[in-house]
Amino acid sequence: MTDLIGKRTHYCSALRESHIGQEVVLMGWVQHRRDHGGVIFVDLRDRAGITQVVFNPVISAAVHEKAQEIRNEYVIGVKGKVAARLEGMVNPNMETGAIEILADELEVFSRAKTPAFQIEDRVEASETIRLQYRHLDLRRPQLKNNILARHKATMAVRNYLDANGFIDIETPFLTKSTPEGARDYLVPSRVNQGQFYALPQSPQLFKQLLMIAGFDRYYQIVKCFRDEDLRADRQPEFTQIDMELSFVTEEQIMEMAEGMIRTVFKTVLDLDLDPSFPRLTYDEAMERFGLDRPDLRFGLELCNVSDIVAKTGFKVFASVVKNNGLVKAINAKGCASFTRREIDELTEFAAVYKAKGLAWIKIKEDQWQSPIAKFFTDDEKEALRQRLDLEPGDIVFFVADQPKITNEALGQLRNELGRRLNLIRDDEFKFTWVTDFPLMEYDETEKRHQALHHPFTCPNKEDLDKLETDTLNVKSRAYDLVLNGIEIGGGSIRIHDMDLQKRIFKLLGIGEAEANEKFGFLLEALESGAPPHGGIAFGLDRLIMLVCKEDSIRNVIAFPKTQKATCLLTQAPSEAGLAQLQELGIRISKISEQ
RNA sequence: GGGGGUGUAGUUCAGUUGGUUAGAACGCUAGCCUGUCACGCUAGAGGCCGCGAGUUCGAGUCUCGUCACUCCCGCCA
Repeated sequence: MTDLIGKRTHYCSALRESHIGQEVVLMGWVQHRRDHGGVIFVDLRDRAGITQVVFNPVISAAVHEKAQEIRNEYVIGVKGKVAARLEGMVNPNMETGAIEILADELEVFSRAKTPAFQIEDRVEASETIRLQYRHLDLRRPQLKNNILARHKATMAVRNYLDANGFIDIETPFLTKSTPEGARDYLVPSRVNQGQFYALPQSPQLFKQLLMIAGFDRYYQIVKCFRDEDLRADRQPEFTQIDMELSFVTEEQIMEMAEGMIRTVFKTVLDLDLDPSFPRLTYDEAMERFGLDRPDLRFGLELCNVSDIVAKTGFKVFASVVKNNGLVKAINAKGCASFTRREIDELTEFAAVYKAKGLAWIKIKEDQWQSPIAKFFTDDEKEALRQRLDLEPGDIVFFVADQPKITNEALGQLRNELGRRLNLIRDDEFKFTWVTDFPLMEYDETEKRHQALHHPFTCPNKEDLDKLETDTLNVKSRAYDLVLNGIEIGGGSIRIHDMDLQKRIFKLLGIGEAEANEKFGFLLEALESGAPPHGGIAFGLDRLIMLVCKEDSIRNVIAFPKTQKATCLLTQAPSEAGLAQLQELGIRISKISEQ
């Protein structure tokens, strides 16, 4: 009798009072069944929304009888007339709450066992269960909406970049290992036994080659792979919006990227962002916020007090300054009421970032309450009062250590204070560019220079002379885009001159032989007519995470992995069969426990 | 590699100083109910207390180990 397949007329979000009287066919999953004995209500759900279906024996006794067997998550098709809800029965909480479908046909396409958890936002199943039944989890409005937002965002990106002359070009996944940076995922080669491809950490070199090939503007929304330990905002495979342009300045690249981000927010959230994102140099970001990814949604800026305490009686501070360290402070306005316990918690927090201690002073009406106040002279106190704008009711925190530790610990403490004091509005989006990064830093453990960005980043023109002589003070033409304290994108002008590229390799301790072996193809290309070029890559997952106000990228990825990089749905990774291993010429040696 | 948190019914959780029969809510099953929309009422089923050792007369509870999930440090241009 019933054969509804292929006859769907609407999604479950579509029907309104204007459709009353129309005959419609809906398909979907049973969100909920309410059996009143005489009449049965079913909330029918599809990707778009929910519509109430009524099975009334007055309309069709047979269909009402058939509806008895319906259970949650059954997949059904329903034909019927759109009707107005009865007087006083309108549900204002539903998009389609003014109408209902009076079913005169019902087809059960699939029965379903009771789901492991209920398909509702208010039911919080553990992440283990959710990942194990991801197909069910994805039915929940929260995840479904995140995935739909992600689609809208990538479409906005594609349209924007296409309109601006960018060409979508695919680059290989089976490629060559590049030693700089993260650990590679390796793929064994069957036809070349003992040899391995690496999955790309980013299409960096390929997009540079595409510029040299003359494509001028390239983009790709592309998976990248890094075999490193995971975090809430890090997955072993993640997606980048990757782009590269020829014959442009960093200004033009940043402008282009800003336009793209603005389009994404307009498309997904209907939000108009500030006309121009603020700029901070790396040095300024470190000075004021302690981190190269400052959260600009609140104040609490860091303040350098090294000069004031250089000769103080508090030996910890004085000796740090003497040893080229840094003493910085944050004035938490009006927080002198912090308890001993809260201060201890903050001290513990700072210790995570290697701060050896967290000094503090509570500013009272008549005195400074603090374990260290007694060491300061009146002049020092007055200087601190002015520098930090100290007023009664304030508490000020100090970290004294080598610059790297002072900045990191106090910068993280600033974020923690922002959270604790509820200074962060979660509907705000505060962007900032960070520019003028150092080109290189010194790796103490490996005793050599390392590229802060990557080895293909162009140094600032005016610093070229001191490349070898004053390496650590050379700035680069790199830029990061930071949103609410999270790095969402980064890029640079690249080196298009082979001689300069060779100089950089040399500084990084990459010998000529090694450079030729690993990057020979790039050097060769640089000799073949390389245009000046640069680009940027955005972490799509992180961007969508922020757009969707999630705190884990797992909630914006359809099938994410656990912290141990496993997939609870498919049980990947798993052991390979002997025959497969033999074909690959691989033997597994398990290290036995002692 | 290291530190913290969690693990008890299908799900989310409670579980007293170690004590005899491990509870609640939601979900599920059955029955009743013609206007619900977190429907209602009645009854019922459902437990390897993550796993393994140990201490003890006795362990969900204490100890050790282990596994899984998670947050963080290291790591991640």
